[in-house]
Amino acid sequence: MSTYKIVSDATISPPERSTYRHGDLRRALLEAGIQLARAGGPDAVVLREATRRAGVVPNAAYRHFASRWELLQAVRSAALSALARRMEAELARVPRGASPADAARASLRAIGTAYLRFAQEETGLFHTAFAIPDETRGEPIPAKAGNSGRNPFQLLGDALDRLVDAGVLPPERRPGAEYLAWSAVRGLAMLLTEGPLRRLTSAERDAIGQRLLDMVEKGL
Amino acid sequence: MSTYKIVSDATISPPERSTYRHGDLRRALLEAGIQLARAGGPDAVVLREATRRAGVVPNAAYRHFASRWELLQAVRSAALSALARRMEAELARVPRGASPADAARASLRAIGTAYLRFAQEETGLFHTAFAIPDETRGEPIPAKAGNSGRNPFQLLGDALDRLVDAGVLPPERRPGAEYLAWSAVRGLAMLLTEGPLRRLTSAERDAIGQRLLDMVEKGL
DNA sequence: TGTACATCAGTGAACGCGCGTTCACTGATGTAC
DNA sequence: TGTACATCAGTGAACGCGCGTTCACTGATGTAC
Repeated sequence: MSTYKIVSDATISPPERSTYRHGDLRRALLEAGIQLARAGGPDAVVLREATRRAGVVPNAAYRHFASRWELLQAVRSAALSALARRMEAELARVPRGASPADAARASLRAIGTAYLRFAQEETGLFHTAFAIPDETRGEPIPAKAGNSGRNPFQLLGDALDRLVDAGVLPPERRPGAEYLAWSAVRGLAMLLTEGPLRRLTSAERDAIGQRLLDMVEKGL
Repeated sequence: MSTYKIVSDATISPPERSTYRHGDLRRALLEAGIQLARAGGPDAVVLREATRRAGVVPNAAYRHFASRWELLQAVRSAALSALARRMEAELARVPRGASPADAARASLRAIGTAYLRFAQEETGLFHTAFAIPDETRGEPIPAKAGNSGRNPFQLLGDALDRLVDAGVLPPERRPGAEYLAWSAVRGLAMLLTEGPLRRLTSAERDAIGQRLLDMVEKGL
């Protein structure tokens, strides 16, 4: 059930290794897991395949992860980090000279834009980050942060706070606003990646993304 | 990976049957498939389990469905129908005496409310309806309609058309508006069913749902 | 500087699981004469 | 009204698959003396 792009396996790093010890198997497994998630989403993060790519026997993984689930959580964490970093990069492009109100609005847009781009450019990682993999089995994992130390959801909250500080968003509308904004962008990401908007050109995608962000800005 | 409610299997209809012929196996398989989807989402629609519940040998299913995929599509179709019917029921409650503008607004709200309720009350069916199951293998299936003969997406379109007719929504904003509204409601449904809003009380859920619909109405 | 030994990363083999699907079949039905 | 036969729904047995995980092991490393 891989809904994502099929990637040729021909270029997969061969399991060449001369030493008995691998050296950095945990990292290798994690990286393999990330590649799998990138290409096929959470279901594609398969323990045995990760060990194959690391050039190691299947059960070797258990020296570094207690179960498949733990590997998946590590991958998920990495995906969230990657998204946070994209958001930070987009935030860094907000022009300095603007008024507080404009700057705040631009920040919110930057968050939304980064989110939508990430969903489209890294669809597999995106779905891995936000598909909840059987939560009953473990505590909620602290969402991994970007360079600023803030996770994607916190970055959104920060942007909304700036809107309030700049007088653009009435304070009484602030509580819970992240969920409204998040919903809009999350839903569009679904439509764009696995829904009816899948076949749009990238210009059309950008256009509808900006319209959606307009709606959020006006409607919040 | 069933993220949904676990349902006791004790009450499952036993495979009692005296005749060699089943009589209505196709229907029985479909119904079993719907129950499976209801309880566990699309991944839970497992051919062998459906035949078990129908009291029949696994390969008997192939007299009625060419593959698991076809059964899944049939289930998906039924799920879309169920949603359409909920929307129609909610639309029927829109007060008659209101002005065209108010009636149009209420129609859009009815659509959104029905969608969000369906997502929460029939989470498994909801996810089955909107998870695209490997589209590469078949043509898009015409989304099954409700009693009015219109599918959920068309019902949303109708509501938006009424907004335009009533002068509430400027005509130039009409094209593509269904995707914006759909996104918002789709995203919130994700947050409510498998995201951070999962643990909210039903009053809180309703409240945030209505806020989201406010945002859409204002922002469109 | 050299040796004994504990540590523990990776191996080898195997497990049980449940799945979708194929094959050649058997048995009840309903239609043609 | 009775019988022959075609149809085809459901059976029985088996397939290959890949998965996560467990067990007892072996071999390289690095530390203590």
